[in-house]
Amino acid sequence: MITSSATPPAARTAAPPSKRQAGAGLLAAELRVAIMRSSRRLRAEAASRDISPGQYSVLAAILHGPLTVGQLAEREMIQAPSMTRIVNGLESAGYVTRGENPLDKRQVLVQITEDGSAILRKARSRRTQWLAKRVAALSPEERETLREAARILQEMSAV
Amino acid sequence: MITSSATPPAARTAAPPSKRQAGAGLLAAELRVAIMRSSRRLRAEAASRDISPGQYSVLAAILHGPLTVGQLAEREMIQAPSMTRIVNGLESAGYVTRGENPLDKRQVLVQITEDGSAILRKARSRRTQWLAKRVAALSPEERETLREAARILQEMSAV
DNA sequence: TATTGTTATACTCTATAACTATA
DNA sequence: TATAGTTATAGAGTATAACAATA
Repeated sequence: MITSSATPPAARTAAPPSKRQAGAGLLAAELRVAIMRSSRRLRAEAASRDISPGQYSVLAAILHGPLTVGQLAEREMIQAPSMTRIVNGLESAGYVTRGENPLDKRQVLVQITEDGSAILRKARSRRTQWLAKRVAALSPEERETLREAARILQEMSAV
Repeated sequence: MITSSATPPAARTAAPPSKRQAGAGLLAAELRVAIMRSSRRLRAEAASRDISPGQYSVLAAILHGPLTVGQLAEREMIQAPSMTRIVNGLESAGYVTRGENPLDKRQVLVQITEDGSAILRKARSRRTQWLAKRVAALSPEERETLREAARILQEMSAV
């Protein structure tokens, strides 16, 4: 891996915009690979037979209160028909119920059930398990680095 | 997947060495959210009309030398027929060529073309662009944290 | 007339099973 | 017989378009 920050980017063009910019570009490339690879691994390790990734996201979203189909679709960045499909699956499994909004009868409020909460907790602990094992094997300094990195990444993704 | 974005601030300061295991579990949960959210954002921002994610991976894999269909399938963790499909798409677009292995005529060596290299470079810079902009806006300390975190994540995913 | 959600239909990417051509 | 790759077919998960109910 090319991680040595001491090495000047001589291989690049003779007049880079600035040393800071070039370093940021290199870091971005490394970081992208690290994030995409980790996410792929996490997704694979977390694979659950209980619920699909899409169903998981929906349950997590409505854990602290019901949302409409439209709100869920927007949140998951998918179209309404796709969300209807996901909700159908969750409803027939007994993990959510459809309710009416008395103030606007066009809307459908998707609410989590007790079974839904239980399956979410189960899936969540499974998803974290693989990572927790590896995190526990790190040094305290490495853990602190990851803790800080998690915060930075959250802020970057939120923008 | 949208857990409470309001991470309890108390949890960060109240992580004494005595609760090392519990801290690792909490960190794992935070880290998972950060990684999955970042990867989703990266995927969305990098979306290219030129080539699909699967095609991108294949081009990147054979950039420094041809590989067989079987090797590519194993590398991408998909079945051979799926890889045949991806290679078909790349071949008809002129981004790869199929070659024979003289030592074993059953095998098909997938080799990248000049056009394939060009489209890969283009897609790669696009994929990094969004992240590079945000990385450039960070402080030098934050960048160093991410650099170190990228290294740790790579090692964790490699195991 | 506009909006919310559903149904109908199609596309993409994946898988398994059966086939071919080599080994 | 076994292996590498392809073809045939099916199953998720997504999308757009058309529709019903409500605002």
